[in-house]
Amino acid sequence: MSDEQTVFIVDDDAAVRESLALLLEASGFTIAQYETGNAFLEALSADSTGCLIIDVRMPGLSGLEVQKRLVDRNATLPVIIMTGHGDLPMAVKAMKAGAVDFLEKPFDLAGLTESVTNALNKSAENLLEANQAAEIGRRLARLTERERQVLDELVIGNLNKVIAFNLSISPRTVEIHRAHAMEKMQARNLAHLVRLAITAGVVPNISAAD
Amino acid sequence: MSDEQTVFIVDDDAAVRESLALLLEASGFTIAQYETGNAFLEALSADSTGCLIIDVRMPGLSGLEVQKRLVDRNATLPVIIMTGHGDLPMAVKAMKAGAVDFLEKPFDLAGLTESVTNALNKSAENLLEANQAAEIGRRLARLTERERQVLDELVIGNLNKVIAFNLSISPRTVEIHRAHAMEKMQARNLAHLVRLAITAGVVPNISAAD
DNA sequence: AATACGCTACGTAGTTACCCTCATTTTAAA
DNA sequence: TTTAAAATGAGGGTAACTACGTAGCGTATT
Repeated sequence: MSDEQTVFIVDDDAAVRESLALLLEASGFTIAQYETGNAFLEALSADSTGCLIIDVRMPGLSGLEVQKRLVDRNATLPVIIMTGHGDLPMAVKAMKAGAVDFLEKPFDLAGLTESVTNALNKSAENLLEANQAAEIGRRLARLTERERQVLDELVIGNLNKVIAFNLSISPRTVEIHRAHAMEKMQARNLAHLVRLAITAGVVPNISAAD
Repeated sequence: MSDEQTVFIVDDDAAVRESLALLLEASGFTIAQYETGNAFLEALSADSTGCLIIDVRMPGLSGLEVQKRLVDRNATLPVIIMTGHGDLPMAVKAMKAGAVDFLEKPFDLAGLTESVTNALNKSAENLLEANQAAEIGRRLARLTERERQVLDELVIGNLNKVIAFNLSISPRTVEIHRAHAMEKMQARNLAHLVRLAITAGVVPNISAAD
């Protein structure tokens, strides 16, 4: 996992790619260019970080379709959509689908670098959160069935003996699973465990409910 | 706090307002019309629910400005922006500012009712969450200084004696504040308390950190 | 001025809950 | 058959909850 962020440029028009690349490289960004959405998607690895600048209208996959593929793939790469002529419905669609910004050709340098900088910042944030969630997910995955059941009951706040009753096992056994779960989750205490569980989405956190 | 959702329509053009209102009323929506952003903002009460359909270009406050006022006011009303002629930069700006949708005049009925329905659903969700958060906030507000300090330490997972040391009071006193905090927060147990605290934003929930 | 109330603070004592060590049995997978 | 997970028990120590009392301090009410 490198810290290096790349600006991925996808456009079927080589002239557009080149001029974009030149502008951005001059501003110190690292660039990768692709002619088609497919070429980009194939080249993209799971640990790529940065942002994507992509044309909406292209032969093959459209920008919107590529964006959709990224979402399906669980990639958190921020997407900047390019469009030649103000195409409002498409812009709205792209924004709803999570595009972080929109560029109208021809673009001005100031707006471009600002957009890219914002996107890269967002990418860095995403990466942090994703890493956190992934790490907690890995720990969760190491729990056995029973340990996981006990964890679920713990974050609800059930006592050992209640958990024992619910799972039809002895309180002693619950203690053991509990200790194992705490160890595997690397939770320092119950409060910490609950926070980890919420971050991992194990429980819906909203709960004033009586 | 009524369950009734209202579609607020703001446009300086009476003809547009009327036709929109007719269309939407025919579909069973409750409508309120305003000629200017200011008139709408003044009429809007804190417990109004529904959505706002507003023109971008108007004398006085623009749609974007009204949107901004809503955000400043902490109103969670979903905003649908209307525009006469595909104005891309404005659309992007509005979406970034949190508009849920975009309508191009002239609008077709199908798209319109769908947009409004989505916006109203979102409004209902927002309301639920806002109510939850507000309720927890009210409980938090009833805590005394000390109780709040103890709560902060509790959600970190500190033991009573550690809390006692940190606050330079006796463990016995911590116990008392702890009990009061639990009672005022209506927390059934420590796990519940931690979840309430996270929902209220007392602690950053992300925390695999060692 | 007197009284009441709430917040803070502390102690003792009994009870429950939790955690750990030592030790054993069953079961299912490798 | 070896190994890992699961299950359980006895016993002891620590932490937490509850109940009952004491006490100073500031504010509001009478």
